[in-house]
Amino acid sequence: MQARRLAKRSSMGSRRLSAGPAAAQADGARPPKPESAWRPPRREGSAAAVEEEDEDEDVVVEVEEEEEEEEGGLGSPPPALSAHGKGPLRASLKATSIKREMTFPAFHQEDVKTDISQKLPDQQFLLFTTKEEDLKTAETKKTSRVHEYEKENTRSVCLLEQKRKVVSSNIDVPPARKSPEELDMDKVTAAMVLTSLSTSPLVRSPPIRPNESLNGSWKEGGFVPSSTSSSGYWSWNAPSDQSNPSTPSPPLSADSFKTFRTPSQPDDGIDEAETSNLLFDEPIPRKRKNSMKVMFKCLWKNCGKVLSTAAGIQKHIRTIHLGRVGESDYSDGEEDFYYTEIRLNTDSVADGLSSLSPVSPSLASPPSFPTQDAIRPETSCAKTETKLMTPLSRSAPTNLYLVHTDHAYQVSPTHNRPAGSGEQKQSHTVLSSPPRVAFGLRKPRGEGKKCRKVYGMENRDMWCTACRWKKACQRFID
DNA sequence: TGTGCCGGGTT
DNA sequence: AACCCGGCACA
Repeated sequence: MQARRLAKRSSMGSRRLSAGPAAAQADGARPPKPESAWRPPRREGSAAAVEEEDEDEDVVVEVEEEEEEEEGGLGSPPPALSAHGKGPLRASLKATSIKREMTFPAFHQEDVKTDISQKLPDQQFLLFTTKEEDLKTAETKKTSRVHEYEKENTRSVCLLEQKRKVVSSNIDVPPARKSPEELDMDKVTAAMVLTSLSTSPLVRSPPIRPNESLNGSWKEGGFVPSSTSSSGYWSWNAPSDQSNPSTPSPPLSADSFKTFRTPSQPDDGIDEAETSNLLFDEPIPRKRKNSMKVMFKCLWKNCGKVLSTAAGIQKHIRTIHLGRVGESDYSDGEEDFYYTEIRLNTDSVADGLSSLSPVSPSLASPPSFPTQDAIRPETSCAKTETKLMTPLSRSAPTNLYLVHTDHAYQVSPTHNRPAGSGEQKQSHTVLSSPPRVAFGLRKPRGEGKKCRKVYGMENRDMWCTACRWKKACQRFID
C-alpha cells in the first residue's frame, strides 16, 4: 500500500490515476490508466462466455482477438474480471476455442441450424433453404445480426414458445427459394406476427400510465441499445421486455434498467440468469425489472413532493421553492440539489412511497403510512447518481443539511445557497440542529454507508469530495 | 482488517 | 482553498 502510494506520488501526476484495488491488482500487468476512462463493463465476464457459446464458426477467432484487444488495450476489464480474466477462465476459453476450431467442420452446419431454429424461430426462412451455400451465407449474415440482437434484447420464454409455434407451423410450407426481398418480407411478416402475439390483450391488461419519465425511459433505454443493430428490422423488438405476458410492457425495460446501473455494479448475475433462462426455457417472473420505477423526490424540507419526471420536479423546485416563477423554463441546475432520484420497486412501493407526500398525480394510489418526518430524509444524492437509492439510510438530520454539506468541500462557505431568504434561514436552522458530537472528542463513527462503500474504490470519482479527501463524508451523513 | 476521518502537510 | 495522506479509532 505504502509502496503504491509512493509510486503513485512519484509517477502519477494526478490523483485521478490512483485507483482502487482493481488498479492495484493490475499494477504491472497493465499500463496504468486513468480511471475516468473506465466505462461501465460490457459484461465481458458473462457475455464473453455466452458469446463464445453462441458464436459460430467464423467468430471464434474474432472473439479471441477481441479479448486480446480488450486486455491490452484501453478498455479496462471490469473489476470482477480483472482478477480472473487472465487466469484459468481465459485459459479455458482459449481451450474451448481451439477445440471448436478443430471440430468445426463436423459440427458447424448442424450446430448453426439448430442454434438458429431454436433461438431465432422468426428467421423461418432459414429453415426453408435447402442449399448449403445459401444456408451458409444467410447464416453468417443473420447469425451476426442475431447475436447482436440477442445480446441487446432479453426475451421471454413465453414469447419464444409462441415463436416456435409459428415456426413449426410453417416449417414445411414454402418449397421455393426466395429472393432477398422475399426473405426480407418474410422477416417483416414474422415480425408482425410476433408483434401481434406479444401485444395481445393479455399483455396490456395492466394499465400503463402514459406518463412522462416512465415512457421516456422506456423509449430511451429500450431502444437505444438496439441502435447498434445492423438492421432496422429489429426495431419492433425494441421494447424487449414485453417478454412476460403476465406483466405490462415495462416502462423500465431491461435496457433502461441497465442505464441506471452504476458502472461497477455487477450485473453478471442478472444477465447470466436471463441468458440461461433464454437458453433453457425456464420461465421466470421478471418482476424485478418490470417493477422498478424511477421517481424524483423533492428534498426541500417539509416538502417531499414526489414526481415522476426530473423536469417536473425541477419545475416544482424552481417555482415553489426557488421562487423562480417567471423563469420556469430556465434551469441553472440548482434544482438538482434539491431533489433526488429514487428507484422504487413497485412491490415495495408501499414501503418506499408511503413516507412521501402523495402529491404527484402520476402516482397511482399513493399509499400512506405514518410519516416519520424526523427520520425520513434519504441520503442526499444528486440526481446524477445512478445508484439504487432506496430509502436506506434515514439517519441524517435533514435533506437540506445533507445537500448543503455535500458541497461544503467543493466550494467556499460563501457559496451557500443563493436561494431565498426563507430557505437560507431554514438551512441555517437545520445546520445547527443536528446533534453532532461537539464535545471535542472524535465523533462517533457513522454506521451508514459511505461513498466508499456505496460506490467502491473503482468509482472513486463518484465519491463526495470529502470522502475523496479522506474527510468526513458529506454525502451519507449519519 | 477494512473503513472513516482527524489533523496536518503540500500545491 | 483545494488537495492529499499518515495515522488513529472504530467496527
